[in-house]
Amino acid sequence: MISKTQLMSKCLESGRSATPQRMSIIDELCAAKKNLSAYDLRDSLKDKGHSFNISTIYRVLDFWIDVGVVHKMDSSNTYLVCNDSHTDHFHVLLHCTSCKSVEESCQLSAQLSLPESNKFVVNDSQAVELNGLCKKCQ
Amino acid sequence: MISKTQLMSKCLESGRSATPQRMSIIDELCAAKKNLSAYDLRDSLKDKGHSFNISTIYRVLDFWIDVGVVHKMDSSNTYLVCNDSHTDHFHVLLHCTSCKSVEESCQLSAQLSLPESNKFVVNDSQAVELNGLCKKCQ
DNA sequence: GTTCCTATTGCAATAATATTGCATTTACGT
DNA sequence: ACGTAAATGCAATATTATTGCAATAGGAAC
Repeated sequence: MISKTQLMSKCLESGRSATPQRMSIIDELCAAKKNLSAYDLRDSLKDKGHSFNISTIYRVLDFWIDVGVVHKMDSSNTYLVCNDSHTDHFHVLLHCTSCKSVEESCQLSAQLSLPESNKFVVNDSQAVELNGLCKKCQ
Repeated sequence: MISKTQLMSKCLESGRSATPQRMSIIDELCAAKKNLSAYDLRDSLKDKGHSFNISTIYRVLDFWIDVGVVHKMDSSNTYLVCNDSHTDHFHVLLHCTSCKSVEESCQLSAQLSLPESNKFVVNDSQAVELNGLCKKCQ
């Protein structure tokens, strides 16, 4: 689990500020320990007395993605705190199509052979989503 | 490029019919030679005199995904005809974040090492999306 | 080729997800 | 404290997708 200090330094490194909104929103997502949609995140923050406009939620999530702390799961439009620092390998996100949970596979780096890599340059901080069934749901 | 005959037999195999709507929609997507959103597809069909309700477009696309002929690109909410038959390897879709084009990398099978494969069972017909820059846009 | 049953489609409302432009407020270096 | 750029709030709107139900079409059995 990423610490508040680590989050702060990520902000510093990127030359942008650790605003209350940014900290509350990432705290909530960390606490959730699972992937949440932007609207879910807004609702659970509201329940705890923090009302943010949906555009703020989206902008803050984009910020954390930028900074390398959050992944967006495109297949489910949800957001997930990355529990491993973004390195030079692909992250693999195992998305259970039954219970909808997502597990980030840290130990597992995705070894994609790219023989045509000269033709296509892959962006950094890629995460690859695999759909399937988790142990519980099999 | 997949032939009309091949499309028909895919329908037969799945025990479902090759209706005019299904054939027009897949024809249009084949002709486009690129990924299109559901609404784009509806609009270009409309220009050619075929008006389909958006729900029909979505249902027909889901049908072709089911049958294994179309991939959905989650990162851009677009649909793409699969030019390789779905086999036992992962397909890799190279998505250019600059020009938005998607190239399906047939020769390239994604060799994902899954040491924990006993814990997670990956679905068939997976396609893995990689974002980056195509040769032209580099 | 009629009948019957099921699959498919049309329709239009609505849900879910995301972005926008602009006004206001906040952060933070000086 | 002050000034400026960054961040946020607001609310309208855009984009993407699903729904329930009625109408229609496909195709097997006769």
